[in-house]
Amino acid sequence: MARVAKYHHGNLRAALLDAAASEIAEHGAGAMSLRKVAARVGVTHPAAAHHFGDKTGVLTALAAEGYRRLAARLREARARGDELLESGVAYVRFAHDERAYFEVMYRPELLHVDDPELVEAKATSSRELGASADATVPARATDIARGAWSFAHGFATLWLSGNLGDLPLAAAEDEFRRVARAFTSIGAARGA
Amino acid sequence: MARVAKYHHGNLRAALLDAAASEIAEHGAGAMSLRKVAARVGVTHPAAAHHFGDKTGVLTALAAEGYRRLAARLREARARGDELLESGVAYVRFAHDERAYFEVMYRPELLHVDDPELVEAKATSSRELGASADATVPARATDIARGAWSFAHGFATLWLSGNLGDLPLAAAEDEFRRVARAFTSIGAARGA
DNA sequence: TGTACATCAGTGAACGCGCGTTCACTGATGTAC
DNA sequence: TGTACATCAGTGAACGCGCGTTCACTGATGTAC
Repeated sequence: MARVAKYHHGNLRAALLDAAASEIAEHGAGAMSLRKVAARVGVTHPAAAHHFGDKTGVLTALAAEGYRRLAARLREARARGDELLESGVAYVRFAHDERAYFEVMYRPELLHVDDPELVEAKATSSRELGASADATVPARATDIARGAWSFAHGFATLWLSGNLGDLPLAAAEDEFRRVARAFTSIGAARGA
Repeated sequence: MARVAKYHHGNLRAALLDAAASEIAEHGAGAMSLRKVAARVGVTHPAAAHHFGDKTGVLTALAAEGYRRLAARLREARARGDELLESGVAYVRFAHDERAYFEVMYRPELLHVDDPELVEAKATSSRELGASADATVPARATDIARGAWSFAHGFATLWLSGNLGDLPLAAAEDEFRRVARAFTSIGAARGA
């Protein structure tokens, strides 16, 4: 175990992504710069450009990783045998826990939107959500998947931007379950 | 009608807000600068700072105006006698038509969140949405209002960020109605 | 109708700063022989 | 086990740029008398 600084970092790419995520979580996506991210890792800033091509490349890699992590969470929820409602909760929890990733995933103006890694990661998480909807309401799975996505995405965004009041995670989850149950029962309540 | 450039603009504040909205609609909130906005109006950039205090002040005024315009649309939909579903459509249409306002309203890190004008405008639009929910399902109006807001907000955000495919406005509205009907009937479909 | 004056909207120049990108380079690594 | 060499990760210095803010100022307006 060398105590001296190594010229070759060994795992710089991953370390830079972690640093970028921390920077964004703390100060927002607008405040992220190659220089700050590189400084966090203890490396010169052109090293970051070397690994990702340019600044947009860093954010694109971050978004792709975000879609992969989201897909994993949805997959786990489904493997657990959870209902669609719990996939929504998993979505909200993801937005909270991995806030920096979440913030970047839906901001195409910050990304190389045609990046193949990004496109594939996006498709994967879409597929996971579709599968969850299919398990709940097979007949209209496509519409239900879009509905669930819209609902969970909107709730997460409004919550994290402070528009639902200052709820801690556990309270937000309860709120989500209650509001979701009420909202998905409008049709029944009105006899439609 | 004077053809010469006037020293006093007469309506500079409103003109600057319009210019800022155009700039954001065309290039995103991150690309907006006092200098570009002032140049659009044909004025020096400290003039903008003079009117709004600082750059954040411009964005805050924009967000407040956004909440007011949204409230007006929801009010109109309710006055028309529309159901809650159509308030959702109005929300999606607002996000599309007034994209720059919409983009800035849910980004607290860009705003003076304690600005009284902003806080009041926000409360007003919240009240309008509550009233629409109350007209549809009085018993659980609070939960329904949050649900409808989450749903419409998520749908609008996903649509505008390209995550629902490349739908023009009319198609997006149809899609919204169909998905909303399916999603709000899950409870009924499963006999819950 | 005319003059003095207070107000304040907008100017113009200057400031210092952090940024992404470029480029010639150097140090470390691993492979061929 | 040793040497030569290709590869490429990361350095360091320099670049030009657009930015928000500051500040002393000037020009236009409207009101008091």
